[in-house]
Amino acid sequence: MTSRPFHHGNLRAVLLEQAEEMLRNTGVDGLSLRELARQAGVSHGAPRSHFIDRQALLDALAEQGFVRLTENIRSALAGRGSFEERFRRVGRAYVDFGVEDAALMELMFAAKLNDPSKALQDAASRLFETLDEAIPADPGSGDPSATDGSHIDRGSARVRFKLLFAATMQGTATLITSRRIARSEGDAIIDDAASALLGSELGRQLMSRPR
Amino acid sequence: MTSRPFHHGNLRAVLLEQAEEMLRNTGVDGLSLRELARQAGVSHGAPRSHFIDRQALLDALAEQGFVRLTENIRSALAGRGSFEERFRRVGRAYVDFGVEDAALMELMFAAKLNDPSKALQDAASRLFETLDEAIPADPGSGDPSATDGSHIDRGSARVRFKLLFAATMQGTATLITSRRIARSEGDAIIDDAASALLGSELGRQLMSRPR
DNA sequence: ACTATTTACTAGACACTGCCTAGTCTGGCG
DNA sequence: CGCCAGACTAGGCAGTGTCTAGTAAATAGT
Repeated sequence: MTSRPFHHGNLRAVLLEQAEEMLRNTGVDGLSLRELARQAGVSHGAPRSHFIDRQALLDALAEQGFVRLTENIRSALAGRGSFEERFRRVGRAYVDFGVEDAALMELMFAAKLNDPSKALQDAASRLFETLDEAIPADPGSGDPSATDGSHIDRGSARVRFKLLFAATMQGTATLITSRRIARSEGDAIIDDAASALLGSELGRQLMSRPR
Repeated sequence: MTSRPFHHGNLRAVLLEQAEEMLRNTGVDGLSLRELARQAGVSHGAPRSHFIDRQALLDALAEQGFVRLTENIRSALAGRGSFEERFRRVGRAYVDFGVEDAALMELMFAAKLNDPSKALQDAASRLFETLDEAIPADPGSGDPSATDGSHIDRGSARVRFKLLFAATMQGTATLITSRRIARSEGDAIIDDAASALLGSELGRQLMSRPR
């Protein structure tokens, strides 16, 4: 639906693409619907056909961001290597994304998501599911495929490890973005986190099993 | 300077106070200089005498935020207890602050700080110095009082530990604020981080010393 | 095939914002 | 007392997001 061009072409896609660039250049505050319309050569009211709100545009951008981050992490996960190596690769992918697209990352994790659209929520959930897949299934729970989400084992080592990982990477990206630390220090944090988390009881609990 | 009342009273302080409340209620986007002036009963141009910019107001708020966060951490640090207990207390203080004043936290760690005022920069630095004090001095370095900042040992276990800690807490606060996880899960992350970091080589390196 | 409806888009308006500028009042100082 | 720097007022400007009524075009209905 709303897929093929007719009047202008596919305005929605063009707007999103331009918006992402504008976001990178000028930040969230500098992102103006009217300026976007001007660049696309349409009237200032045109974007309203595709995004009811400015916030709707931002939500769509955030959704795209989650999709791209998930892809990045998935490809960081693809290669071979020990769990620790993959830990570091995924961590770097996460932090890299957050640093290179700082404004987008801010959008994705903004407090605005009081009632996010289902699409956005799904995109975010998919990111966290992907992180789950990166972590060995919890040997403590009888069921190894604990990704089905029907019965979320909140206290499982797997979930706890994932959350700790996500928090650390998220925070690292924030510290770099806010110029509190340099990118190289961020890498050091990732390395330290890898050895600390994998060496912890939580980490060993996950590693100590056959497959 | 600009301390005592004359015309209106101390507008600057009133504006800051109201702004902090407005920040809590409506977020950064909802913070309007004109509305602030209205509430204070002054003309819409009045704030300009105290804040050249909207950004200047935001910077001042961020500065205040750093001061308050530092105080909170300091008092969390004050009580007795093992290093691990204090780790958890400080972590909770950090995360609590970031969750309760999410918009302010966002301001403090926004990417906007391209050329922050000296006052803001100092306030931020003081926070990180306070975190330093919470961590035992690095036994590896000959000088135990490594807080002077003149020769920042970038690779010291102390600094690395601090950064890893800060990143984790910062990220935890973000995940909670963005409704990705619940507050209780945040506490679990803090606990897991405490045991993981203190049990790591980095942590044991810091703990293995007399005093 | 002709109409009807939905949709994309235009154009104008409104309220609001931050910022600038010129003027006014006031408290403190030489 | 006269003067002056600083706090404050009032008006205006450009820009914004959102709403509305109207237009044109693509799709759907019969």
